[in-house]
Amino acid sequence: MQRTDFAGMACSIARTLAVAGEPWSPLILRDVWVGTTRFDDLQRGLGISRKVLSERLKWLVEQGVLQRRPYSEHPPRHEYALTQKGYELCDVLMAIAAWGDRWTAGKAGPPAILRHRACGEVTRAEIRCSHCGDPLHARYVDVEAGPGWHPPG
Amino acid sequence: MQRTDFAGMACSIARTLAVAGEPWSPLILRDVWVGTTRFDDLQRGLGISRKVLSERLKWLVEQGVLQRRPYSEHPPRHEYALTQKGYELCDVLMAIAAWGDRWTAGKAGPPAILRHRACGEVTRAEIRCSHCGDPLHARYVDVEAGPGWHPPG
DNA sequence: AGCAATAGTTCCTTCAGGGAACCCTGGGCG
DNA sequence: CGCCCAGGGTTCCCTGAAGGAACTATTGCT
Repeated sequence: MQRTDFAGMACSIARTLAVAGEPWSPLILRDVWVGTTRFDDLQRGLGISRKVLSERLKWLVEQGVLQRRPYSEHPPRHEYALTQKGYELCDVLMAIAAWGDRWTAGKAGPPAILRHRACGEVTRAEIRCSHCGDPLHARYVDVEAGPGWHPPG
Repeated sequence: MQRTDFAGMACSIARTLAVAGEPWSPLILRDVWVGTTRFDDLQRGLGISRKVLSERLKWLVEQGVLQRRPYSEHPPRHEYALTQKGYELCDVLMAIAAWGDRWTAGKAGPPAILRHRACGEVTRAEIRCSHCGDPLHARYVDVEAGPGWHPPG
């Protein structure tokens, strides 16, 4: 949780950040997505403090982005898995990674590449207009008040 | 800047967060995008502390996401504007907002709607495969090591 | 009994965010 | 000329979150 209440803002960006914008949360989701689902593996892989990892996992489960489920009864052991809500957040992570590949990878090239199982090809997340299907650029988009808009404060 | 060095990680998500993942940075970019370009307006609109706003703006300019430019010589006054790198980051913000609209807006509906100037219609950012053009879901994507991959540490 | 693995919790220190006050430059105006 | 105002920050202190290491608890293996 940030110091400031992002969740109450009339902005879907702020509200998304309230769910998964704290430091580490996106990287935790990334690791769970690619198959690191257990506490110790996450902690070692990320180099995050156990305390913060514990807090984040609890929060992400509360928010319905992850689910905690047993993979063994004796001894009781748990792992974390993405929900539908969480998978759709990972879609956004792919768009974030595409920006990072383009602007931060340098000449070494991207650290990871994505392969679309449906077409079998290496892919990159492209942001497109839901209406006409053309690439959607912020520069050519107008923002208008929506039904859920309310003044700040 | 976070406590941990996200910039050095072999992950384009972490590197993107190192540029614009600190608290407030995405909201600052959003405001600049929709036309709030001056220090005082940003500070009032966001309710952010002037100190943090000052730090973030400096950092975002250093990172080449924003540019600081004069809009008056006498008296000297400045405003902030998106660079190409910054506009492309706003493309990602549209994808983040789409997730927030879907999962956090509730029945009040989205606080803001986007209109694509090219087609004139209300739009939503969709994430699609750069190869086949179909919607791209994290669930159906495989992650492989890329040329810039290196082990952590 | 002793050791290891998993999944946390607790404690302490340090550093970044919040908030308010202050500073500096250059008009506008009486 | 002297005063006030707006814009764009910087400085200060306080609190709360991140880092890190140590500790706990349960079960299984040998």
